Amino acid sequence: MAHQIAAQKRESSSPTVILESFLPYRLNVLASLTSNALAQIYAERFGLSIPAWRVIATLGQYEYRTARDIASHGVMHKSTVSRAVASLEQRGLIVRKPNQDDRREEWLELTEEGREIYEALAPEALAFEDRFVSVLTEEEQKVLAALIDRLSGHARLLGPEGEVEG
Amino acid sequence: MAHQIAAQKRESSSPTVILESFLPYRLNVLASLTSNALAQIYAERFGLSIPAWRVIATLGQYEYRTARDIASHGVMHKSTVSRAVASLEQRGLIVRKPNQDDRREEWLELTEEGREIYEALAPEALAFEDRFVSVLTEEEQKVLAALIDRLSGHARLLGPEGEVEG
DNA sequence: ACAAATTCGTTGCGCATGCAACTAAATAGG
DNA sequence: CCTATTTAGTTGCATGCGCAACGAATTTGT
Repeated sequence: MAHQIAAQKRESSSPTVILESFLPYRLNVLASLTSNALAQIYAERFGLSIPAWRVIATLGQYEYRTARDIASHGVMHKSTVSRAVASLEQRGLIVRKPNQDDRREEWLELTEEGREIYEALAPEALAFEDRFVSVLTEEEQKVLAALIDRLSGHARLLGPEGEVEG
Repeated sequence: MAHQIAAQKRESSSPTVILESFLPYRLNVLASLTSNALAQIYAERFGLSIPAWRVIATLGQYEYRTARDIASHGVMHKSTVSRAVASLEQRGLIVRKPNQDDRREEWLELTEEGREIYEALAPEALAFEDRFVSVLTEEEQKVLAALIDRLSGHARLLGPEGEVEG
């Protein structure tokens, strides 16, 4: 490392955002780190994008769900989900089943092949999570989960009005 | 709400990723929520993108830093930072100062105008953070910060080899 | 001292993303 | 009923992004 500059604080009177302790920044950095690492698994092995993986993961857990459910649950834009769904359908990994009670929406469901991919991916995702949280004790993991829960619930209320519901 | 489907668990033998407790997913959802909400502030008021805000925030805190420092610190791609820097320079919010000791890199610094924007933005960012963490007690905030610290440090090691250094 | 490898930063390119406008369907209000 | 509003999902468009290749400067190894 050629250079290594000391943390040069300012002498100003106006308030300073200390990035190292600024929560939105830190959360995004941590989320990026985990996303990037996890994305390697499902991108390199199955050519899945992040939205595509989320669709598959949701349907793997819930059997069927609508695009709207997936979008709001994962805080994704509906067009993002729409395109992921189209691509997964074309690859034969999911199918759409029109909802007769409300023909605007469609139930999404994994095909056999889609479920095979999910069942191959799920253990790897869980293993990754294990590695990832292995620096924390069981107790700390529970505490962290609870704190994230509280913050997420609160943040869904602060955000742009429309995009809520879980 | 027209429909509301019960959490329909599967009877399968293979492992299932429970998204509601899957940490990478939850972290990204929470990060998206905070990012989106915070982005409204600096996008609508000053036309800043997320990378641009990060450059300004870094230089607001550190006086000067290179593009590379900013990228690795915030886990951003170097091309993302390069373009944010170019745009901020064109808007007259930052200047580049060639480093005579290593003429590959350049020191970046806020202009007067850039600092004015920073000083307008910083209090709002801090106020947002306050609102955001107000569901947690002081003690819980400290615990959360410490847990994120540990995880981030650990995650930088798990990730793609190149992209580390803080 | 010199060739090979590494590093900082830029840029062309293809792709993904968000926005806004749109269609089709459902709901609300009078 | 019939119109106005809301909602699920799609798509054109412009912008932003990551990748990979590149130029210039520096470091390494011999």
